[in-house]
Amino acid sequence: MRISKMFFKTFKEDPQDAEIKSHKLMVRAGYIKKQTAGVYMFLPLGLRVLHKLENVIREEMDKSGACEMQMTSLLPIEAYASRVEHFGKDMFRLFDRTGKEMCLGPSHEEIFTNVVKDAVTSYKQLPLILYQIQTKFRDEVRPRFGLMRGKEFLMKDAYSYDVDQEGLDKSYNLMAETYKKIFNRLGLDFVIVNADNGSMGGSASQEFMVKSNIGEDEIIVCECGYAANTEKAECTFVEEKSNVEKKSKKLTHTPNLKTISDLVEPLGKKESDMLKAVVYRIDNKQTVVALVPGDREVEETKLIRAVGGINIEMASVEDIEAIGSVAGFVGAIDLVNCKVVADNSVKNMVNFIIGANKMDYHYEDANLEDIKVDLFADIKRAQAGDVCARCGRTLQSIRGIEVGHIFKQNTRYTEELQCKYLDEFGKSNYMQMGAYGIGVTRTLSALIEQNADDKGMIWPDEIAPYAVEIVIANVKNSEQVEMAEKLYNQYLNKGIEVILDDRIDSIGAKLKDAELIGVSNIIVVGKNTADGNAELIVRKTGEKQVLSFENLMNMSWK
RNA sequence: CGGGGUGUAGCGCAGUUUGGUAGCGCACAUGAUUUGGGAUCAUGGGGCCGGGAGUUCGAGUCUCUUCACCCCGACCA
Repeated sequence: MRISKMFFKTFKEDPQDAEIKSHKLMVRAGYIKKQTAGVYMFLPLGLRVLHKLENVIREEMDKSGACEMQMTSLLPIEAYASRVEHFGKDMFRLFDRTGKEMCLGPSHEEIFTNVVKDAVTSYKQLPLILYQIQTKFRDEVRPRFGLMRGKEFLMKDAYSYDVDQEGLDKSYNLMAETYKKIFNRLGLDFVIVNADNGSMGGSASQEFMVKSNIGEDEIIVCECGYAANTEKAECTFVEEKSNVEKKSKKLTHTPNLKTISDLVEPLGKKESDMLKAVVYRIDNKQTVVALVPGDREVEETKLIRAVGGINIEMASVEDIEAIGSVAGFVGAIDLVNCKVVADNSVKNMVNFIIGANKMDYHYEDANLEDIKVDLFADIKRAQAGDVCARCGRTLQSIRGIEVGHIFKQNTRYTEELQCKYLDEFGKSNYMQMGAYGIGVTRTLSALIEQNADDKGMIWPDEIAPYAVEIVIANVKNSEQVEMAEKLYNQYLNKGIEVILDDRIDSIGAKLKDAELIGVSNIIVVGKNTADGNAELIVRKTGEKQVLSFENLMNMSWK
């Protein structure tokens, strides 16, 4: 490819709407262009790199024995029968000309399962791992950071079908190993964390997190190897016998002091002396009051796991009134029509401050005996400094970009869709299913976040848009042009991925572009052409060396 | 959905306070001189100042309204 003939345009300045490195660089290098919020077009260089990334994933998936196919993006809404409500506004819904309701696929569990159901009837056809690399559509509440979180994005999703739990374990482990190979091959620094299953259902799940401080997820890690998403990270609980004498509660006037931090100064207490009460609505039918120490946060994912249900949201002012309380002064004394769930650590609290369920009043010196708790559970969010549940050391917190997620879903979908097989005794059973996703476009961003310098992108060799770029220092110098063309054609003939910068421009501008777009090697055909030499610059190291043309002609770039 | 911010040439920005014929840099076009790290000079093209409504003799600038985009939050009651 000659740059002079290519759709090629770079920018010196960062785009005004980009915040993070990968987003800025991809726009500056002419890889992508925004269509609208959360939706990006791929320009020639970006598409090239995307295809290469896809191929790495494809190769490893194929090696694992998984089988590639492709479902449709446009689907009838009934395909998601049981999850339409769950996806809610995240799903793009539309109507065809006859008024039939359709949607754009946000995930394909049901779709694959239906295909398998029709084709697979015997245990002899199992196990099976199927996958596709395909655009997903999710109407994200807040698309962000370029390709990091978009409304339209590329995903590799795979689904395994097994005869039993043991088979599922095997498939799951095979996919975990495959994912490790993929991310290692890409040279990414990542951790595997235990995660919440979220809405997907099932018994186990792990996330592949690329370490990055711009990551949207917080991960709790320990030296012992324990790593978990904060949504799931366990908090240890040790019951302590306090020798502080328990006082009896007293009503205190606290006008306009609605938050924990409001109360600290007037009452002369610490946040940890207060009992935080947060009111939630579960699936819009049950009201739950969550209690945690005042200096801690409620982890909603753990809460919903403790009480059951799917959808959790903050209660409205009216909901709070309905349980006999008032926003800002919620306590756990004398509540009606609700379930009170307290974090285990609340058991250790003595003489605490709690809302009085009455405008402008709190109780001081309240104790466990004063409140009615329906359930104690681990519902507070783990944080750095906590004690590791496994080894007792201090937990750390890091941030990560979720590039992969694997789930054991068991029969969550196969039962619903009646996806069964006949075993060797002629008995009908539900298949055991697993689901495995890699955010392809997000991985592209993650790669840049971890591999770039102030000049531009630096790719692993197999992802770089071109293995080698030949820069003609001065296109008016016929000797340089001649040598460069000769080298270029030689590489083309050898099947090397080469790009020729034959533009009428200064050497400086050309080198800046080459470095920005992240080609692996740059050959400058310039001054020393007369001596039969050219300069090679290795992008990754910045290392420069002068080589003879003869030498260069024989190179086989990978 | 709540809070904050920004919309002026392809890109990045000034101009808005105090209303008076729309500017700068980059990019682009032409010519000349350049050519080993984003060249120089000259000339030139390109704007419904996000859209609509209003105030005014006059609006990029003031008022109202709407749309788009970005950030924070979605939660500690």
